[in-house]
Amino acid sequence: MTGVRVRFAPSPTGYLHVGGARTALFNWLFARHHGGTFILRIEDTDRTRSTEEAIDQIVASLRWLGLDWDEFYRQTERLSLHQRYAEELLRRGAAYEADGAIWFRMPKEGVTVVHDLIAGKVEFQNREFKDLVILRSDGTPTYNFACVVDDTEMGITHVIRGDEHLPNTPKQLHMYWALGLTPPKFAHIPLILGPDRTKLSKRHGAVSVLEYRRKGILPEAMVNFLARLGWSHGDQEIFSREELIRYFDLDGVGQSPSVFDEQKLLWLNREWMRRLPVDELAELLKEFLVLEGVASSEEIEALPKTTLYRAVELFRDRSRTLVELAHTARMLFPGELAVPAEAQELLQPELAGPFVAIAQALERAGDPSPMGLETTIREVLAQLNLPLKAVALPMRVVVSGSRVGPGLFEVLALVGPKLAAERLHRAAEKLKEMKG
RNA sequence: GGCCCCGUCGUCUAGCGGCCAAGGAUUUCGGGUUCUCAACCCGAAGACAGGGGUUCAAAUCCCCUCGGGGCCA
Repeated sequence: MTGVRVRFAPSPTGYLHVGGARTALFNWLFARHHGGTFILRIEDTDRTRSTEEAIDQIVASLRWLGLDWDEFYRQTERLSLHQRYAEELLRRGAAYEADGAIWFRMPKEGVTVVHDLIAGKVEFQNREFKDLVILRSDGTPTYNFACVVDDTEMGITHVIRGDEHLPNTPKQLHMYWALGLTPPKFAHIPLILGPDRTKLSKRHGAVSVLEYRRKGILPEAMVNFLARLGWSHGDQEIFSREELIRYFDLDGVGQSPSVFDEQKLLWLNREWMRRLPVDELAELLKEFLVLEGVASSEEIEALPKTTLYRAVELFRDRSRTLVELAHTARMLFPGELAVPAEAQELLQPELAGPFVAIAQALERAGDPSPMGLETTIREVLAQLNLPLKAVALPMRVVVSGSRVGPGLFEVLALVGPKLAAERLHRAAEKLKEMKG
């Protein structure tokens, strides 16, 4: 255990967005890497805009990402502290009362130097500063002051936060000095931008962490992606949580802002879908089957575990999100499958006969394995004097509802000969109607 | 408007004075791949914002310009 103590300090005025999530992640990784303490501090002094729902959302988001905290605080529970520090500043002559508020005296000449762990040495001209309110007339502290008091009280050693707070830093430094305190070290991380290179916000589309969970992104992928946004470790792209903890440090953090690229997130997500243990992915798939309205809980329970696992193995390479995975799994459940428009042309009337023949063979099939079904079907095709190619794609469309997917016999085995035969019969009937 | 930050392929980035006629990843486009797709393999395209310095040598250091962003008004 080293002395490192860091905190993530969101205001509960809305959902946790990806920028905040990355700040939280960097703090968490820094703490875990150095064997330090990660603190979650809810900055809820703005009572009109803070809500309990927002706190729940933030907590749920951090839990989903697997960022656990060692200590938890709410700023509103600490108001007396802020008042005590304000009085101390008053007594030291560093603050004064005016208009019912308490003001902090900022220097008006010279320069203030911030030694930032990421930005380097940053100088501010003191003549730019004005005195600032630290305690409003209603007794509530303002942001910069509350921050200094809480960070002091919590023994924060490193303040890792977004770049937008860099201009606040000289103000906070002067408060530390006026209080006779040694300030923590500061590390300002560059912002995450939208595709238009402005600060990422709601108008860029999905920005809430929980929205990505809903879209079928895995937490492993989100953490990996967020970590690589502004931080790097040589040429490595895929990082497990353990690797991130091992390798993460502030010297790997860049100085320039980065654009949130959903394409890369999706790529990483598929990479993680391939890496996750099958049973874990299967559990998640069940959840999304229900969420997406693909199947009911009863239907899912009725499915043999081996089928579900096999489906996960076969489909996960072909899906970028859990949502896609769930929709692909549609074929496993009873019921009709819509034929996609781009596959309509494949279904020609003359296929009706072969479909019936194959369906009948499937009903009698003794060996339901992919290889067994292949033997069965090749026999039928030989009798009909048809090459596999003539029926493969149309069959796939009828049985799976898509012209793309795993090998035909894998699909048949997965769907099962009985359900596959049903679908073929129904398709054959429709084709006969077309003919007539 | 003032102050501050940033500027390598479309995007994420490696690079921290010579190993760079700039590497990886993603994206896009070709090719290979017993029915398709995916995966995989091979290949193509694609960047040091511009200009001055410093140096034997600069993507790397300094200055200016331009561009982008953030904060405060």
